[in-house]
Amino acid sequence: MSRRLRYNLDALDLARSLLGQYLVRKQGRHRLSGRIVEVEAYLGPHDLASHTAMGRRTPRNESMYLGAGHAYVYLIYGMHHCFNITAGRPDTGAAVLVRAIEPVEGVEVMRQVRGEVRHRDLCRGPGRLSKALGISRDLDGDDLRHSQDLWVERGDRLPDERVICGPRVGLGQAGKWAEAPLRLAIRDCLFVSAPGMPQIGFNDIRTHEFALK
DNA sequence: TGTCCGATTGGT
DNA sequence: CCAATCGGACAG
Repeated sequence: MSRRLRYNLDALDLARSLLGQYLVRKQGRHRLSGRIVEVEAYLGPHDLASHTAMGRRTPRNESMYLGAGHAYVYLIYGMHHCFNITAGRPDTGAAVLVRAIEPVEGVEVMRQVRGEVRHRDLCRGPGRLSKALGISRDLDGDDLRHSQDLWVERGDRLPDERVICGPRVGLGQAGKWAEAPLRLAIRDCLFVSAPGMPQIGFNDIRTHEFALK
């Protein structure tokens, strides 16, 4: 079995290092997996776009406080699941939303669950990838470092030139937290979810970083 | 208990 | 562009 990932990083660094790694789901006999191509960092209580904004702590987001390497899965719009990986130390309230993967293993199973869609759309978007991999609330809080159901395996680390950044999706337009370039994706990747990804390099957002503390 | 809404998606 | 669909957050 491949080496597993180091999770104990702040959300932005974890987001960066997750790109190019492989999300693996074991479902009975089937092994489903995909290369992570798009993520979003949610930094913690000071990040007003985070579910943990202002230190909010509720039954839904409880697992965001578990500390690095846990699953945070929640239901959105009453019908889709979003899958996050927690970051940082326990009680940090930080996580990385996995927004898209490039299907690798178990594509037939994914197709069966997702219906007749283009290959590139199979896992393109947080709700779609959750459905394709059979991720729902019952995985919420699972420890990905030891789980037999869901984990991340190491792929090659992407060079910075392959990483682009932009504002996170679906947060409206008001405020610096909606604008902050905390969405990371692989440049020119067909499996990235929404269009409108600006061509801002990862190194360039380091200048923004001071404003996010 | 009542009201409002969303880190989305798929079909007009 | 808009409806689907419902658990959870929050006000009262």
